[in-house]
Amino acid sequence: MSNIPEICATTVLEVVPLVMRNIRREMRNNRGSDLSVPQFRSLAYLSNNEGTSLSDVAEHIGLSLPSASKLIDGLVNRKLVLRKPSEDDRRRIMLSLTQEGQTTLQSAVQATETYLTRVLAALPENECAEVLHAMQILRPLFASVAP
Amino acid sequence: MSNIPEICATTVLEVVPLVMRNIRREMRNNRGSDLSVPQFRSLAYLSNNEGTSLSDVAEHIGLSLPSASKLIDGLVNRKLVLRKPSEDDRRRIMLSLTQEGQTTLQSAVQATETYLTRVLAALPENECAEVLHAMQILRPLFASVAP
DNA sequence: TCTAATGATTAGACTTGCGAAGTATAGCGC
DNA sequence: GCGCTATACTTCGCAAGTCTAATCATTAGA
Repeated sequence: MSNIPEICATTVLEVVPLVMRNIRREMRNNRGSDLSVPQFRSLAYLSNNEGTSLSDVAEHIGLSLPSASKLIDGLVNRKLVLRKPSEDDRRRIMLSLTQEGQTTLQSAVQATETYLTRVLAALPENECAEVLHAMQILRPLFASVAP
Repeated sequence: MSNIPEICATTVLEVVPLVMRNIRREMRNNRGSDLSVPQFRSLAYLSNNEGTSLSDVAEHIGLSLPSASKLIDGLVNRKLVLRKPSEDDRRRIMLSLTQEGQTTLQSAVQATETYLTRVLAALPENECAEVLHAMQILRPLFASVAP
């Protein structure tokens, strides 16, 4: 097992909220696609999983069922997402993006790309790659940790 | 400037909230030092900047003055932080950790170290180092971006 | 001294999360 | 077929955390 330096905890607890905060602001300030981070994640997930159920979304983005329901409420009210009762099991609802949902998602992705590109541009190429690689490493690591 | 791959935005927007969420839960579940992330950050900052002012803390952890005031309220009520009006300018307050604040911070740092060590233990040593290095890279990058 | 600026707090609203309880549908044992 | 349990989702009420606007106390400057 690796020897984690003492500085680790405080660094992580400083950097992660910092990045989170900047991302949040960036998504909020985005004209035409003002989204919260969970809203963005819902749209992104739905775009790859057309017709999935609410509980599926909730589990994927790590929210309780009530929270996810309210979250989707907001997106439906903004006409970004369509709720449709499933035909073979009418307890289920099938969620999908509207046309406007698609374009809003596109716009948000684009804006975030632009933002990250701008920020990461300050790095030499190898460090930039290292950061992105670290993200790839972290994803399964933290996704799999038990609640 | 580096060429940021298209996958970047969605990855970052998935990984960062994920890590954030896990950290938050870890700090909350910590018996004896149940702290929110901003609470932790305040304590950590105060431990290195004894006697600093409220506005200083607010700026450092990226909160509005009222939010920071309420945050410190909570810590004062729990007797982790001491509020003392400055003598040369009585509008200012000087903030400092109590003895209990010190030990609570210590305990929280320790618990987070343990948690991160446990999670990162799944990685080969070089990847672990890479992740930690990426954190170091990101800190100044996101700290300096204008609000 | 009066006024403007500064540091902090209070008040009120909003968002976003949760748990508990409620509703509607499905499935199963008899 | 009837009734019980399980499942999918919604509603309700609460708590935490954030902001803006208004306020208070103190200081600095004209």
